[in-house]
Amino acid sequence: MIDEKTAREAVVQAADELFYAHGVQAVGMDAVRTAAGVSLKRIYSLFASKDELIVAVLNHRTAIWDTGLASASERATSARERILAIFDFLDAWFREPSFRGCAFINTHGELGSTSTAVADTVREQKRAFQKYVAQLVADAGAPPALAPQLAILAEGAQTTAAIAGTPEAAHQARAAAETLLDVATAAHA
Amino acid sequence: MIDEKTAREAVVQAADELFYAHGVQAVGMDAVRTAAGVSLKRIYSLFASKDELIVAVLNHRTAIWDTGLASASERATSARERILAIFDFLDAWFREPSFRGCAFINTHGELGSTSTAVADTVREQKRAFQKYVAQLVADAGAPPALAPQLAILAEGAQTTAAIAGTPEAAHQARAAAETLLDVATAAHA
DNA sequence: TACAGTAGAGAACGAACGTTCTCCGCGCAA
DNA sequence: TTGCGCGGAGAACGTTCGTTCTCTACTGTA
Repeated sequence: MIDEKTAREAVVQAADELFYAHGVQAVGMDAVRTAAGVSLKRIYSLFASKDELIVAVLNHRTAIWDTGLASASERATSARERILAIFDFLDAWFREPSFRGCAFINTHGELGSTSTAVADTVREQKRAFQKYVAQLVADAGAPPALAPQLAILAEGAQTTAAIAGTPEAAHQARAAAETLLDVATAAHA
Repeated sequence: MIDEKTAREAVVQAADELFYAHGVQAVGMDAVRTAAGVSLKRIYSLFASKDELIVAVLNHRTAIWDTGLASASERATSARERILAIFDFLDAWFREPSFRGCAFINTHGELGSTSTAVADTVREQKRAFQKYVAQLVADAGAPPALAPQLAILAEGAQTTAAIAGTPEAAHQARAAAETLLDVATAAHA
């Protein structure tokens, strides 16, 4: 038998792909079982319920998002570049054929009013992103009020790209971010 | 018996409130029946399926959105003011206790990958909003590239406010919109 | 009054879901 | 080898849902 950690990862990975592609409620536990190659009994020994699996999947997504963001800003040499790297990261993501919007936004829309655990996890992820942006804004020497504006641009780009099915929202948001950065740093200098 | 138009409106109205509050899939047709006071038989004579009802509800939301936007910009005397009125409209909306995000975004996240009818309706609504903004931007004498930036701000404010559960995203987005407008009209002048 | 047509209330049906249970086979201690 | 415990496969269970069907009551007409 495969060890607990490996089984857990296989289940979360399979559930993540299925939930993201089809929506959480559209995917049954049987489909997760088949895709993960882990028996239902085992799944329910690892997660008490589907709700718990959903939260585990969201946490997994958070880790992927964080590492993606970190690696996207690796080449950046300034805080300003690291901020704009967020939108380049979004652009690359939007171009992936599997892109279907932000999993957190989608899951919140689907279950946010039914499961407080889901709502809390999503809110925490967005809060962490806002904090990340706020730190970059501070590093760039811009006033703190700029941070939520940039975060809103990133959020809006994600939903716009998801619904339109096209990636151009990324560079549109990037251009807006550049303008806001220019004004904020010029005024603050 | 009440006439067809009244029955239709009662069903759509009741379904709209329930779908928006709890999510589409979480609401059964029985609940719609009870809330609307229209028998299941009648509902299914008005709408061939739940999917068709969902689309009717989305179209109903579109009408509400359009009139809300129109009345919000009534007092505005310039294109710039009409643009900013969008964000004042969002602010008022976010403060309503029943606010739970944009119904189109929520429904798209829930059913966009399962129902092409839903995906198409949502895409069309967003396209119409982009067109509305584009017209205002043209009226303001700003370059066309500003329009999608403003639309992205509006979208981002809606998801941010929905997830955070607080209304401040509206004025943050409004401030960003003002900055972008200032820059765009100054450069274009 | 008798009758035809229609609509409402909700029971019924078949499918699908989350979750649990049963059965079977395998690995290991003595 | 014999027994035992554990895990895999998936059947089974109870519920819920979308949709249809049945039964009853009522309306309007002669």
